[in-house]
Amino acid sequence: MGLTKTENFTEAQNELAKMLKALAHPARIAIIEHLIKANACIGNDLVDVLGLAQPTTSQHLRELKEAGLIKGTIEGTAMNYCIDQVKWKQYADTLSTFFTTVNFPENCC
Amino acid sequence: MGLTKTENFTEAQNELAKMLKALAHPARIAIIEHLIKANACIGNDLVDVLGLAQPTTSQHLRELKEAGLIKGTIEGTAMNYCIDQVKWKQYADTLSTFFTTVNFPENCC
DNA sequence: ATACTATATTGCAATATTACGATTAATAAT
DNA sequence: ATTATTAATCGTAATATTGCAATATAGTAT
Repeated sequence: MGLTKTENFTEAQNELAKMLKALAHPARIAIIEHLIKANACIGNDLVDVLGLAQPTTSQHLRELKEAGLIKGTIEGTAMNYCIDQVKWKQYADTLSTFFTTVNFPENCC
Repeated sequence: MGLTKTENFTEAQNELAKMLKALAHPARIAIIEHLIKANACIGNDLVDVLGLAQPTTSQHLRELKEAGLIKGTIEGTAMNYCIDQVKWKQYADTLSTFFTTVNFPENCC
């Protein structure tokens, strides 16, 4: 089917899955890492950095934008993308919480 | 194409993307959360918890197992799944590093 | 107005993912 | 031995994702 049964799960579970999915591609990781290094970045640099075609790059940027992780401001004819600090911290918090609220039992396999 | 160009990216980027992908589905989040709450778990509980068919549940469990996040021991005719503590901490570390090594510039959009 | 540059969108092909019914394998119970 | 019970695997249908060529859009410069 290829279609996730979101109605079976809680809002929080769907939300977290969506967050992880937004980053679950090496190109999108590479974009984020490049933005971190560069402080800011016009989109066309990325085409070279990623080694993907321009439309593909644009598509990955859109997914990150839709996830709220990055935001872009128009700079003449170029685009100025950078990480959305607020959303980024929100991601960090949510994931940190998810990974640290585990109580490992002694008597387990 | 549907085929990721992994050769364009670093080992670390591909690895991180794969980690995130393993958890990027609400059913797999739900499985992990249930394992955390229950301490341990036989697989058939999960079919009810998730509301998905038994083969679908089994498939998600396999993906988590392949990612190394959970491990299962045979318990008679049932399966005893639990979180792999070592791998879990490794995930937590890697993600924490990724999210905290960001230096936000002042002069950005 | 025309040409140039940078990014977005569209359309499409190939592969991946999600889900389930049917079947299989392996142990447990009668 | 036969019959449950539990979980894995196979096969398949439907949808999603990835990637690119072609095109569109929008601003810049001449």
